[in-house]
Amino acid sequence: MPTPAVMWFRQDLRLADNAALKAAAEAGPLICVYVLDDATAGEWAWGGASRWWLHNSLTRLAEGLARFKVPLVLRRGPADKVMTEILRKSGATSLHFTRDYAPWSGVLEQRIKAIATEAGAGCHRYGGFLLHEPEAIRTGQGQPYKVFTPFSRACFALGDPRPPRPAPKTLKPWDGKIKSDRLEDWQLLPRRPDWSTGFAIWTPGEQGARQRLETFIADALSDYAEGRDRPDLERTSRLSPHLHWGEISPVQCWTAIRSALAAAHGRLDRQGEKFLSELLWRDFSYHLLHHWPDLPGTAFQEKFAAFPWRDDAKALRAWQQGETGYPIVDAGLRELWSTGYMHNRVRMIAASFLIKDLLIDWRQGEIWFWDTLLDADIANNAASWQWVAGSGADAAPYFRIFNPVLQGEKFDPHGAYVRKWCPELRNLPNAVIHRPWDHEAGVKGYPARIVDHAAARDRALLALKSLG
DNA sequence: TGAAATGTTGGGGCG
DNA sequence: ACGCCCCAACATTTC
Repeated sequence: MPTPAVMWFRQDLRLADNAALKAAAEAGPLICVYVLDDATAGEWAWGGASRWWLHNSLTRLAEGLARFKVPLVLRRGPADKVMTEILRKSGATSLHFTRDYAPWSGVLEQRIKAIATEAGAGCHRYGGFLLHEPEAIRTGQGQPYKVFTPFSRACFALGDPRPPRPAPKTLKPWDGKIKSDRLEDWQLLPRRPDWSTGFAIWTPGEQGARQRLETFIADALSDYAEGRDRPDLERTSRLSPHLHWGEISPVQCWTAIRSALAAAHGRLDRQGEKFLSELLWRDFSYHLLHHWPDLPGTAFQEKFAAFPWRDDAKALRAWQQGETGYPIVDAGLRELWSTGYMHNRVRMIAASFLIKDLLIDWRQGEIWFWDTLLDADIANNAASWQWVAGSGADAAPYFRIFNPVLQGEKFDPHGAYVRKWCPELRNLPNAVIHRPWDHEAGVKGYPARIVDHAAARDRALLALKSLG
């Protein structure tokens, strides 16, 4: 009886194009493990929405493995402790996993390697979560990039990544026994109240991810560069949660877009390149996080440490609940609460409003998104909030302040998005849908503005001036 | 992946 | 025909 190989699933909950799984399967009969490790993640333990997704994705993964009679072992606790026990009890001679880039992961992965070595098992770490490893992309001076445009140029210059690997045709289970938790006992799904009913629009899992990619390519890619900014249309890929959990790899996405472009020529090129560069934004966030692990909690630009943030629990609450009185902002936060998602353009508007109109610390928004977004992702979340705040490496200048009325009129021109999420405004004429306070007859049931944007803008610029 | 303020230009109404 | 004014449209600067 050959000794088993351990496949430690992490944010790579897929069978296809999974280098770690492929190697583990070739190394011996498989033990597949997922570890829910809240302790190591600390304050960045998975938020509520993420847990819902994780529950469903693990269910799908277990089904996929069950076709090969391979069980998915579920364990809760610090990953190093769990691995120590599993290696000892199984006598496995190799451990395989896909690396991740959370600030605590470097240390954790080192510790796991030491544990494996001590247990007499080989420890093998693979990429695949990103298109390019954060160490692999360097400026001419050998430094990490701080600005997206040259970063993406450097990535494009490397050409297309190697083609994705197909899913394994067979997997051989280990015939020993390892005890597993029951997924239900993890209580990842909300109950009393169940706020996840609006999540039914999503299909977690590898199949759902592949379907989403195909639908996106068929329906939205040809108009992506402009369509992606329209929250009233379904023109974004909505792949972010699938990518976050590794149900699909960025290489699979890149390759599929490339073949669609090759098949279509012409007009698609600019549109497709735009999507590829969005995939590179994801790489760029991880590049920043890897080289500046303080990114989630500390302003990249030091002078922002002295920024006079306001402590305003009432305003924060109004923002979270979508009760600010600004339709496009409220629609976004209500979409988030209901569906676990917010359109990217609206994320920028909503974030700008929290930071600049309310002068609330971007970390408050970061925490709220971490809990409520199905695609909550430590690198993208931190990098994007800092980008909007103007405190980031490659940030929008602080004085770039979104006007929620103009943004609404520009990107939701018929008010369809706002009407969907703020039904109180349903009967307003288009002319005032993004500025209901100008409606002569008034609006029943919709909150008054909690701040005046023009005054708030002046206040924000003044606050910036105080930084010097 | 801004918006507002300020500057410039040119067409048309009008005396 | 001409100069003057108004102002929309566009460009540039500033925050």
